[in-house]
Amino acid sequence: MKLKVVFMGTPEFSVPTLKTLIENAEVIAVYSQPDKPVGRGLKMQASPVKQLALAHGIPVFTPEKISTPEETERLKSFAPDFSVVVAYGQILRPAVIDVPQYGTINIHSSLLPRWRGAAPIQWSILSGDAETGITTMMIAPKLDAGDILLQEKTPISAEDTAETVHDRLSEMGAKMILPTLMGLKAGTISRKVQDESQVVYAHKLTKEMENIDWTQSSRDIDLAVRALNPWPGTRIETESGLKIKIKKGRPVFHTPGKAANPGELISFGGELLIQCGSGVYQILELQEEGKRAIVGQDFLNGMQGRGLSLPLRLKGKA
RNA sequence: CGCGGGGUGGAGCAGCCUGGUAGCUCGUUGGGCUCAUAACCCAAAGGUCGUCAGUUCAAAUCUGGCCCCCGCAA
Repeated sequence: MKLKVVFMGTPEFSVPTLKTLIENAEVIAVYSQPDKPVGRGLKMQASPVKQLALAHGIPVFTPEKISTPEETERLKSFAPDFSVVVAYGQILRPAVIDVPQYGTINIHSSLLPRWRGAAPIQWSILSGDAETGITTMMIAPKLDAGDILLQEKTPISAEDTAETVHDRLSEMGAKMILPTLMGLKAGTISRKVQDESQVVYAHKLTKEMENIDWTQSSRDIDLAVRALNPWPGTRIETESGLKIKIKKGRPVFHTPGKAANPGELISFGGELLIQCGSGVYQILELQEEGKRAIVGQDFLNGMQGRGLSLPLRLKGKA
C-alpha cells in the first residue's frame, strides 16, 4: 500500500523531492504559491512545483494563505498519511500541521539547529562553514524548530557557490524523503530535540547585500561572492559608472608589483584584480549590465577599444 | 503593452549622433630575436557589419518590421 502524501513546495529546490514522491508514493494533492508575474514582460508563470504536478495530473492548490479554516478542511478531506513540506514559502498553523495521520515533515537545507530560517545555504557559505547538509524534521509551529529525524552532510568546497550547494542539497533531500517517511511510519527513527543553545538564524538575503565592502579581506570577499551567487549577486561599480557583476573569482596571494589602494580595479600579468583591504581578489568571470558573462581577460581586451584604462576606482559600499 | 542595454573577422570592444578608405586589444598562421618563454619585434590570413525591406549617387552609420542575447524589476 502506497503512502498517501500531500506535497507542499514552490521553487526548483522542491522539484526532485516531488519527483521521488510521485514515483514512489501516492501524491494526492500539491500545494504551491500562487502564480506570479515573472521575467521580462512580467508574464504570469506557475511555480516549478506546480508545473511538475500539473504535468502528472495531480490536483494543485495555490491558496494565498493555507492556514484558513476552509483550506484546513480541504486538506483533511484528502486524509493524508503525511504532508511533506519543501520550501513552500508559507508558515503552517498547528491545525494544518496536525492533519496528516503520521505528521507533517519538512526538508531543511542545513544541519539544524544551525541555520534555521530562510537562507541557510547562503549563510553557511558566507560564514565559511566547512560542511552543510540536509535535515528532515517534524514541523513544529515555531519556524524550523521541530524534532530532527535524519541528517546528511556534504562538504563545502572552495569552488562551491550557493547555486552548486543548492543543487546538491536539493538532490540529497529527495533521496532522504523516503527513508524518513518509511522510518517514521515503522517507528524506527528516533526524534531528536534540537539543542537550542546551538541555534543560529539565517535571515533572508537582501538586494543590498550585493554591494561588497572592499575593505574586507579577499577571503571574506571570496565567501561573499560564492554565497551570493546567483542571487543577489555581487556587484561592483566604478566611479566612471561601469556596473559589473562578479560571477566568479578567487582570492590570490601574490602582490601586484605596484601597491594599489583598496577598492581599485587593477590588472597584473593579464589578470583582472581588485585590491582589497587585505589581499587581492582575482575576477575570473564577470558580467556588465546588459551584456553577457565574459572572462576577465576578455574584459581587459575590450577596455582597449573603449579607451578605458586601469586602475579604475570602485565606488564605496552604498 | 513594466524599464533599459546589445548583436561589427575566432574572443572582447570602438566606429553609428555629424552617411562616403573596417579601427583597437587579444587569439591564429608565418618569420625574427633569445639559453628559453605565457615575453619582445616584424608580417599575414580572417568581416555579405543579426536579418528583411525602405530612403539615398552612396548605409555598419538614417527609417520601419522580424529574429536572437542580456541587465533592472518581479
